[in-house]
Amino acid sequence: MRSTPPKDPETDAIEQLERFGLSAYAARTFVALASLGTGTARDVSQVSEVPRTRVYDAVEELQEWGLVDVRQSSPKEFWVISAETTCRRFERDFQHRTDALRTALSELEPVEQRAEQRGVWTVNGQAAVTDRVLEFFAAAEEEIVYMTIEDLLIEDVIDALSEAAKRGVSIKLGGVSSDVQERVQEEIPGATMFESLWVWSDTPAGRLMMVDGRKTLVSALVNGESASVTDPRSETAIWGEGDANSLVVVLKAIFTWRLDTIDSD
Amino acid sequence: MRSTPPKDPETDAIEQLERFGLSAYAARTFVALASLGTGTARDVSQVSEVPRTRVYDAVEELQEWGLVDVRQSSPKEFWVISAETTCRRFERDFQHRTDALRTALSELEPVEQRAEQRGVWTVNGQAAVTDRVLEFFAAAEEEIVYMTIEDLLIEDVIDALSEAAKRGVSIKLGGVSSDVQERVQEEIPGATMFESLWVWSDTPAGRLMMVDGRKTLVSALVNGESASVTDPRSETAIWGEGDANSLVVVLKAIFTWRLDTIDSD
DNA sequence: TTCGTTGTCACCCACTTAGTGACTACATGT
DNA sequence: ACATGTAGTCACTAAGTGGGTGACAACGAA
Repeated sequence: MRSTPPKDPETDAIEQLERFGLSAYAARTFVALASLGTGTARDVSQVSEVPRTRVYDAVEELQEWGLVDVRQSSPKEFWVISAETTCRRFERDFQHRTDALRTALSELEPVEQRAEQRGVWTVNGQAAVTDRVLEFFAAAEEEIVYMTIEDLLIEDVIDALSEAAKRGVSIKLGGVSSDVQERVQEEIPGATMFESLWVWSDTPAGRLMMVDGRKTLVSALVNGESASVTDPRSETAIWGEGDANSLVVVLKAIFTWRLDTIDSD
Repeated sequence: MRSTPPKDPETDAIEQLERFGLSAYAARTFVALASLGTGTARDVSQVSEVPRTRVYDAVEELQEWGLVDVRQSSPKEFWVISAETTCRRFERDFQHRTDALRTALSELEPVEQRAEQRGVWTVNGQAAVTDRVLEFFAAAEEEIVYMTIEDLLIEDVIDALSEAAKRGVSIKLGGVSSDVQERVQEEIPGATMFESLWVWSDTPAGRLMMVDGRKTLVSALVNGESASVTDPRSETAIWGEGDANSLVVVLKAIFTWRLDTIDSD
């Protein structure tokens, strides 16, 4: 999904550690120690580009995370826990945090049910759009119509469709090339395929989705010129819900008409 | 382990979200929207104590996380994804990150094997100490001697001991009260128990550990006066590795002598 | 004693972010 | 059309954080 630029392992590890909340110095120090196994402030400083005088701060930070132990001698020596232990520690830590978040959110959720929506909501970024699509698929009860270019028919989407199909939701898929069609037919036997009713075949097209005839989503790839499909941020979608919703009305009309036409072909 | 003060759900949720990298405003905005389901900047501002004029920034931030969609109207309206979806999203995100970290760390690990350690390393904080203990247990090959007060003989430790026992490691446990002894006997049938050779029974004692006769750890609870066991930060340990290690030599002597004495009782 | 090393501090600068207010565009009712 | 309150944008301040650098005293080995 998100294309991780394959840099050297050090930079990569440092980046990840920073995202976990470590300071840049702490992250660099950790990686240096991870390669050294054990070392003094000067060792770390030379390997990691961290100013020697700040290694001590960094180590202190790492100590608070329980990732590094210190040997009280002169010069001080620093010791890191193993890579595997580090990862497990982060995993455990994070599990706690998500659990806490889940609890807290569910405890405050005494909300009035969402009312009928009249407007149109917008989503930016391919990841977010896919997320929304998956969420809607998961809530589908009767029918899913989904049309897209192949690049956006990724694993997750197929899985979600397959899940829905198992629940007895009727699936109608459009716009996929014949080779992908075969694969889809295997995974989702009940799916109906229809030819790209892509009137706008050349436009920087994204997706067209309708669920249960009352929830619709349209996306487009902006910057049609440059690296469009490459950049995951370039997709923008709008969606709407409810029988009276304007976007729903329009898309339902289009879909119904086209699908009827195709049916009678 | 870490005692989470049970505040109201909102504060709790906000705190967690901030730890995930959201700004305070974004976190508060999200929680407000989570209770409202949908709302305008003013709605959010009133519920969340976020200045109205900054709700827009906050929403933008949330949009980049894919947590909120915007309805382009006047007034703008904001929509949040469900609590469950939010949590799953964080979990997925985090899984990717730990995977990336694990890959990066393992790729750079061409390290010279840790040399024999001569010094003594120190660890602070109960969580970190337990972590170290578990790591050493996991690496044990022949024998584990572990002595502690009951409060520090928690689930994780017992599990790790049990794991080791299954690998054929001989377990010797000391200092546990009789009621806990029963439970341990059930979980780790092969374990040998010995009476608290706690010569220093009244001292703010922590743990005493020896693995394979060549890796030892001692911990103590500082601030013996005040809330000692309550505060997880109050434990400090030192450990050492290697046959020539001074701490190892001393502890090995003590343990061997005491255990021999007990054996011959 | 001397000199290089080690550890601690203090400082600066850039950047982020919480918090506030000015100002324009807009929508509504009269 | 006008007036008034609301909505959205932008600019600004203040505080805190974190990267980066240097001063300096304590230490250790020749």
